[in-house]
Amino acid sequence: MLLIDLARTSAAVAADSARLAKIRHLADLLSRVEPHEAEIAVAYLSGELPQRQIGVGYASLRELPDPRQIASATLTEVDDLLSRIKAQAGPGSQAARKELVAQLFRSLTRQEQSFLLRLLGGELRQGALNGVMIEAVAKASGVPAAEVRRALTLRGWLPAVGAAALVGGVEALRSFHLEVGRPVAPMLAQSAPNLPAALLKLGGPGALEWKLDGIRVQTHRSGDRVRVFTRTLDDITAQVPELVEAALGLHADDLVLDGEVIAVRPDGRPEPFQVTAGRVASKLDVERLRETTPLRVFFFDALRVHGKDMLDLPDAERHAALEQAVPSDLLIPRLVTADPDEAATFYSDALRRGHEGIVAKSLTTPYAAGRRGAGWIKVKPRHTLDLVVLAAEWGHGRRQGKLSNLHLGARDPETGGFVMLGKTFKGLTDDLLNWQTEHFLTLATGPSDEWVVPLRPELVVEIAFDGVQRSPRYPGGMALRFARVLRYRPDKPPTEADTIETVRSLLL
DNA sequence: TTCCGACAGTGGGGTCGCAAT
DNA sequence: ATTGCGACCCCACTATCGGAA
Repeated sequence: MLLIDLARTSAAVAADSARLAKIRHLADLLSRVEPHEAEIAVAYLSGELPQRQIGVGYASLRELPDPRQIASATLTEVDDLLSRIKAQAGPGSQAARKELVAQLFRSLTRQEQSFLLRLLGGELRQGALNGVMIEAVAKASGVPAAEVRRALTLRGWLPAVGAAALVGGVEALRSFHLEVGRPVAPMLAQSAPNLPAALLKLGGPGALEWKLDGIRVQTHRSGDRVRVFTRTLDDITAQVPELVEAALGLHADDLVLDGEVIAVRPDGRPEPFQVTAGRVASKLDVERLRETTPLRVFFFDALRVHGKDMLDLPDAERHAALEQAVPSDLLIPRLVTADPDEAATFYSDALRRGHEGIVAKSLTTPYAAGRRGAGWIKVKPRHTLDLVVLAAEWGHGRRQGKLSNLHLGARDPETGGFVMLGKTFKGLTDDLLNWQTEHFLTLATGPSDEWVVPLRPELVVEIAFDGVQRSPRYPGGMALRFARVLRYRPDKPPTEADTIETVRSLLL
């Protein structure tokens, strides 16, 4: 099959807003693909590469060679070149990758170049990724979508699952099982604004667990072999020896557990997320790091214990098996209660000990791998500040032509100026985007055709955020975590905006 | 007919490792 | 030594479609 066929399909998918039409376009192409190119086609049209990453991003695609006129590149040819690009390493590798990228793009027409540029840049922008592709694979292969979904949660990689369905049908999908050593898509949580709302959403008796601000870890053990995977199914076994040892210390030797690792201080309190993330990301001299920045693991779910798969069992049964297999000092604190007061006490205790919040869990839901199911509801405290908009950036994609990303500043009473604390583009409705684009242009103090438009610091905006963290990037040495817009405060003059001291008092 | 779950899109801050400067 | 880049960790929120109620 030719790359141009995929590029045309992608354009058709982007042109139709209806999901069912997108599915039709994708299924139509998939039903024509040769078996040996099925995985490539599923990957490209869902925004993935069979190689996963190849070390090429938008920055290395800034200048491209002229396109050719006649399309002739096959999927196999493109895939081979991407593999060669990925294989480059060591001194001279950047130049070698650049030359191979140029060679690849020289062989493509304008439409193919545009498609591959978006694919490699990680922004396909055709309104279809995994979710739509699952349906398209089902349609093209004549297999129920539920079978595709089930196989995907167990395999975690749609190109492989899609190719299996297209080539081998439902029998091929049935051969996917929970396999120790191969990660499963982790279950995700929905969120609620506060504890009563979370309990209401749960609808019945539930369990509360601490929510730790660390790294999600799916731990597999078969005999004396242990593998640890992150939320995106990357293998971090080598970076977390404490966890490997903890898993080997358990008496069950055929298991898959879900949990969180955090770096802890000598007094047992959690380190800030930045410290945990740095520790887990670091691959050099792990033995030294574990002395200076030790990790602790807290398990909260069991997908398999003593060789028995538990994904489909209710939470309460999985947790009972977890308690059997894991000593209490490796378990996340948990309270089963229907009493709102007890729940509130548990929540405030978790916060007092420095944790991020709690997760409320239904006792009856199965482990919904890969889904953001209503069985888990997270609750975190929310802070707000009134800040001043210092500048705005032009948006991309569906926000093209709109001033989107806000630069936020707190008042500095010493100088009478403002100190930037970060940016946000979240929480804006389309109406608000339109209004702010128009209004900001009247406040601009610089050219409005630059990417960043500086503004007179006159508009106050109420911002919600999760916390203040240390920042090497901003002048105040602090930045807001997960900042989002709540509302504009045209009634409030910038002289009454919150001060940098107020922000500093929130930095732990 | 209305409601709501799932999905895609738009990006945020931080850290590490690696190659190039 | 410093810088640029890619990859990955954490993530919130809105708009939209289409099946469920």
